[in-house]
Amino acid sequence: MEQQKKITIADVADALGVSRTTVSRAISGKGRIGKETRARVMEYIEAHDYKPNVIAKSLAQSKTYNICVVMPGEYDVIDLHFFQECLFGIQEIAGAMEYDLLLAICKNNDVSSLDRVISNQKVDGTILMRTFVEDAQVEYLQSKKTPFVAIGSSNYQGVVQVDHNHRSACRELTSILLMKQMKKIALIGGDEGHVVNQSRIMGFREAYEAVGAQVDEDLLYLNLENNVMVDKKVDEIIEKGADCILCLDDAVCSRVLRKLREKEINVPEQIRVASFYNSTVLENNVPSITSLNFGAKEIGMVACQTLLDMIEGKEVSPRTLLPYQVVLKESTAWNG
Amino acid sequence: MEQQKKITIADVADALGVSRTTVSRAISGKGRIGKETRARVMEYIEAHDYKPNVIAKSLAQSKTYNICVVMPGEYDVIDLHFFQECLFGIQEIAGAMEYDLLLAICKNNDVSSLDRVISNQKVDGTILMRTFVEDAQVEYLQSKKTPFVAIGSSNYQGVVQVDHNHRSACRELTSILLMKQMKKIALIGGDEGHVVNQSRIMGFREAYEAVGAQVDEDLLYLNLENNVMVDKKVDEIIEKGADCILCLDDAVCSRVLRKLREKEINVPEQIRVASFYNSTVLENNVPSITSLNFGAKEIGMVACQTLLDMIEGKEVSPRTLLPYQVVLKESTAWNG
DNA sequence: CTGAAAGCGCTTACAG
DNA sequence: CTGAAAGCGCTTACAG
Repeated sequence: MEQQKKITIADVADALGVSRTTVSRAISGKGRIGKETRARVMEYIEAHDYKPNVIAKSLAQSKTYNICVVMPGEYDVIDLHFFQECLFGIQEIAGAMEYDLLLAICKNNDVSSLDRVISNQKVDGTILMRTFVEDAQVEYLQSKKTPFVAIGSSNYQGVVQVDHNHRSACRELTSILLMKQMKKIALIGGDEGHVVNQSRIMGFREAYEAVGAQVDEDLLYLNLENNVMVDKKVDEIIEKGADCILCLDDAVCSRVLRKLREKEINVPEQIRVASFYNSTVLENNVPSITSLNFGAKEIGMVACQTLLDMIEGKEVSPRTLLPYQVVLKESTAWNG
Repeated sequence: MEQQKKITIADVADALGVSRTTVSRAISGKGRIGKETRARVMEYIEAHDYKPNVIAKSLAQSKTYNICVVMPGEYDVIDLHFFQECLFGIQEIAGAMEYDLLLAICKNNDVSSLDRVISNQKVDGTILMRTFVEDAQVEYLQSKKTPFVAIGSSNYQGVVQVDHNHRSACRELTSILLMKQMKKIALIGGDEGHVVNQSRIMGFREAYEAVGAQVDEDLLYLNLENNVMVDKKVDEIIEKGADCILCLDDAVCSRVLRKLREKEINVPEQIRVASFYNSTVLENNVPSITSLNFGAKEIGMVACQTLLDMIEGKEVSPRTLLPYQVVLKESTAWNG
């Protein structure tokens, strides 16, 4: 496999009888340059398909035109589709600005993959696709003083973040359920260590406060680590006679629905179900599931734009909250 | 955000009173160098946390230490989990060899994102995570004479490829169904344009040939473009009295199961169901679904290793086929 | 075994 | 408006 010999800035300068400086300026648009000269250069470049060597440019400018995207490295990631769409959003904006995406994978707060990328100075900035309460990635990036933005909320000082307004969304969904006269709502879900789960739980509690009601702490099933736990808790929830199961996320929701089907308990006739998220996991479910709607691609786009602004030294808002929709479907139809 | 001033090779050379050449050699291990000198350099480097600037190294060596991974860009990608695991496999091998991953997204054979990366010479090679019968990516990469390997099979000449043995796997699964005395097996699925689907269909047909039976062409439902089509075809399949539905992939299978549930047709009592793939999509299904088992992470690792070998000029085998397992579950339990 | 020097392909003060 | 020259931080023949 022989690569075709690439033409360099010197080649085009020679061919046109101008200096490399001039060619460089014609391309970058920086510095004074004659209209006509510029036109000649551009024409030649076009005709001969000259592309500046980005590596050389990087070295000269100490800029890579790469950004690092940190993906979760667990296999059982709750909503892969979210990360995918989000990645597409990031890529769309990055691509438009001639930036490329370098991937780092962060599993259980292990930053070694991220460290390689950053220490090797391969990127101009980083996007974290997920945050933790105790966040090794954030701590690492802050110690390196390299620009980054987090998708999702972070409790750390000075982290530029863009998130969906999970708290409001969950508050609103919960309020609606309460308004629909559900009396015993069980909340079920996984790791409270995820900041997003904290926000969701907060919204859930606020909805109760707003109507002056008490959350039944006995119906809170959090930090469930696996499907077996979920199954067991569903049994308990049914025994306690809850009239609605609210799921912190769709992985849990999917399992809950499976368990209910196994127990031959009908939704929504015998119990209502809703989820604080809407992934494709539940897409084909019968009945359709009441949930929230967030734009994953949109959040990626906003995060990327924010990072690029930071890289270019612009002011950015420290926290951006994106809107949501509450989508009521069959699973919470109340006929009580 | 001020980056910490990075220490360069010149700094360590000065500090140690040696030349930059020597330092470079100590690090790379290339060229003769005194043991003791080398030790001194390494010690200093360690102590002062010196990391060579990869960009400069790239420029000097015309090598980037990046590889490009091309992901599918459709939102309704059949098995996201496959691509994720596969990506993890690639990353694991790449990381171990100090390579990073640059992402390109290829939607409907649009190679513009890939073109940016390649034209800008940002990578040393490329991994295609998916192939097509008419493959713009392959054509593009071949025209650029840049090393690449395809995950999945390709009909193009000279494409280095690593794939699971879908054909054998599907042949075997089909054989077993035939042995289990299923007489009317319907095959349902999407785009025949995917090479993988062609292999699957081929395996399916071979199983029939092996027992001297005829494929019932009336029971082949291919190129279904959306869920509505799938639903309609399931109706037809039932009317025709098929005793088993074999799905080309899990997206289709998931929809088929949904439709059967809606029609209140029990699996496996009234009809058997199996899939030519096993994604997490079907994980929670009741009954559990007979399907094939492929190692997604493994294929990523092998593909990456193959590419790295190519980059380093080693001979690689033009086609690697990875093994599979047939996993029989409840959905094909035969009690006829 | 070690070093001075040229080179990778750009950018960017500085001078004109 | 344009160019000569230095510089980005490495590597690598070549010479010693």
